[in-house]
Amino acid sequence: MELSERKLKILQAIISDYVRSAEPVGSRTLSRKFDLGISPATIRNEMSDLEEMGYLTHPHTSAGRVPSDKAYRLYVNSLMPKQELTPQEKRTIADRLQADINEFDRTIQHAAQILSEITNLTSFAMTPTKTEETLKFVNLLPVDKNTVVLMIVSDSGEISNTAMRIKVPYTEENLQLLAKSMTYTYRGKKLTDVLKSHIQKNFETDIEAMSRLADDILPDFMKTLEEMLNVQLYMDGLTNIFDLPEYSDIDKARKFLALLDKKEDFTKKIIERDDGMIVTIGGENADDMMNDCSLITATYCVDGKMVGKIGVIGPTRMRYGEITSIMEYLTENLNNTFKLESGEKDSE
Amino acid sequence: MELSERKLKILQAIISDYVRSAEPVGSRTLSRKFDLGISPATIRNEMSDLEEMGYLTHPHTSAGRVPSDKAYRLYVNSLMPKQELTPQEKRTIADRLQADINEFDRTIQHAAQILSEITNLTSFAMTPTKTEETLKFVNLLPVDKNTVVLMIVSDSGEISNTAMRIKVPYTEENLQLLAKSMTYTYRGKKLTDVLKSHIQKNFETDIEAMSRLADDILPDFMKTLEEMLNVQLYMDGLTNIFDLPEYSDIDKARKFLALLDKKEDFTKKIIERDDGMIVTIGGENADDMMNDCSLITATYCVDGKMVGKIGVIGPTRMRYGEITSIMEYLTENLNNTFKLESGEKDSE
DNA sequence: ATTAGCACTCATTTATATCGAGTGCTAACT
DNA sequence: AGTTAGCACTCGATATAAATGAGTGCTAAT
Repeated sequence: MELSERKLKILQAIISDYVRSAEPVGSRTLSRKFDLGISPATIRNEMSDLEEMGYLTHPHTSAGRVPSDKAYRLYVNSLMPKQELTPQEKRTIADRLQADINEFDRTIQHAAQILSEITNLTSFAMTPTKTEETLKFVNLLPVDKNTVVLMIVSDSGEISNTAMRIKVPYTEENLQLLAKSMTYTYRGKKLTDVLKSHIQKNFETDIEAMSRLADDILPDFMKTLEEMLNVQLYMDGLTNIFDLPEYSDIDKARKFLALLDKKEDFTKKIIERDDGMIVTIGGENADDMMNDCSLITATYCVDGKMVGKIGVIGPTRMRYGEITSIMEYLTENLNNTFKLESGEKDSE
Repeated sequence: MELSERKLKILQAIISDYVRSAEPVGSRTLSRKFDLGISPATIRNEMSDLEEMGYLTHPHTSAGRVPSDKAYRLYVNSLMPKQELTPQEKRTIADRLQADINEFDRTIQHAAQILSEITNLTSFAMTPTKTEETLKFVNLLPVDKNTVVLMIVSDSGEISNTAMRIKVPYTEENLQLLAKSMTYTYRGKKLTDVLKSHIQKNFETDIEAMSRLADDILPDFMKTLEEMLNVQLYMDGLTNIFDLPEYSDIDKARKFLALLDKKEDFTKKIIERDDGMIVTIGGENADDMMNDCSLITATYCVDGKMVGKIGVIGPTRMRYGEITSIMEYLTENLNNTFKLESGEKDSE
């Protein structure tokens, strides 16, 4: 069977109404609310066809129709109108992101906040994955007799450090030498590779004292690297779902929140997703737990490189057009913010 | 009216039963389950007295009795038995805290995790408040032509840093001089005071170039300080409340989660609480939102100084004895962990 | 091809009856 | 005096039944 123009129109109307009301929509209501120029009976026939084609489902015999995942997919792929943001939304985004220039994590966190506020859904934002980053230099700074600060800087300017207890006595000179030596060995290597190589001090160690110092420092070095590679996932609007009728069943709400409660697992799932604006609808999600959720993620860039993800999660019934538009605008803004930050800071 | 021995016994029995079952407890049930040696009728009389005295309430005429806040208060103050942890619990705590020595935030986060797992309640843990910390030194490290790393170290070894864009050209020498100068000015001062003093460069600036450098750096310096002073609040077991009958009403659950969703506000409330093990029950909480919650917080120490808080929040009906014991043990362990960390790391 | 008409379905709502755990009171018993 | 058995009464919870109404599918007329 073909998807006639009229069928498409009806389907779009159903989706539009259902997304708004969360109630199965019947032929009568449809003909009343939308000016389709055909009678409920005709609509019923078309609906019946659409159901057969898999675009609609029927909660039970005497209920209206509900769009299926397939319908939403069609909608997202071809029916969905591109929605312009309201000036107010634009302002909100721009203003609030501007506020915390130079505080990376904070900015990301706020992005999630904004997103959940505008969409009324649950949102999340991930700090950049640093798998592509390379080591720029290592520094070791004396603090006191048995404390040293280890500092690792990556090519993107990401810094991480730890204060370490040092067991062996050290001289400032040795420290500097060791730092230089480590920098020399690892400079330009990917952080992940350095970490993976599980190094047993494969940098020059001609001096005995330095060798012992290196032994002392290595575990902390690895740990610091590891920490540096960690991504943070910020969530916001967790309680927004309580406003959605699909989660008025407490058990549904619990399951939803449980899904997000296991942050590590969730983070992993987000990381694995492709770059760019990705929409996965209901059953399209591999995870069973998400089979009646839709997940939209987008990628933002720092200095032009694709790195972090931001997204929303909610019921399959969501305002795809609006949300993707918002996310597009938001990521654009993030990209700019993160370009500005390292670029023309003088404009301030 | 006096609280006779018998009344106490009955009250304790009621609390014990109610805490377990969440069902109003009646005289009949009580006499069956507890060997009080008196008939239901007598119990009824005593209950009636206890109600008059404010220790019990009555959801409705034909329901059993429920302990009031006052009853729990009495229980916590004098009736509550000290509960020994199971060896398994002890092992869990010790093991899981041991795992991440040297990763402060991680440890705190895990402490919250453990706490929620053992208590089946919602838990939280706050990183140390650094209001008492003093500045130890400031360092400025050249990265490239227009990037400099600013690093602030506090007396406790806490480090914070930012990579900054520098507008004016600088020499390594100037940087070092400036860092020394800043260190000299602020060393030993409390971080908060340095931040509050809202300094307009009140350290020596005889050299013109350095002065401009300082202007460039100060905003970031303040921001970094601010960031350093921030406390993090980690939460865990948010969804645990769904297992509690008091939150089977979706609206209650929503309110509870909304309370915790406003993290900043909640953090503020926690910070304000006194040190040590503090239990506030229902109406004792100033915040209306918490009027049917109990909140237990405890303080942990780093190097012997009271600094961070950890706690649980749940319905007033909670196993106070068990939970406070767990928290005592947990904070003890934290204290040790954080002493070890900077002390006898050689034992590894 | 479209539509009006009609019987049928079924979740939801409203009304009603029943149940049972619990109380409070009184009178009898130690 | 304090304790207990007995009993009427209360009231939320549960179960059952009837009424409602939005919606469907089918048929026959347009």
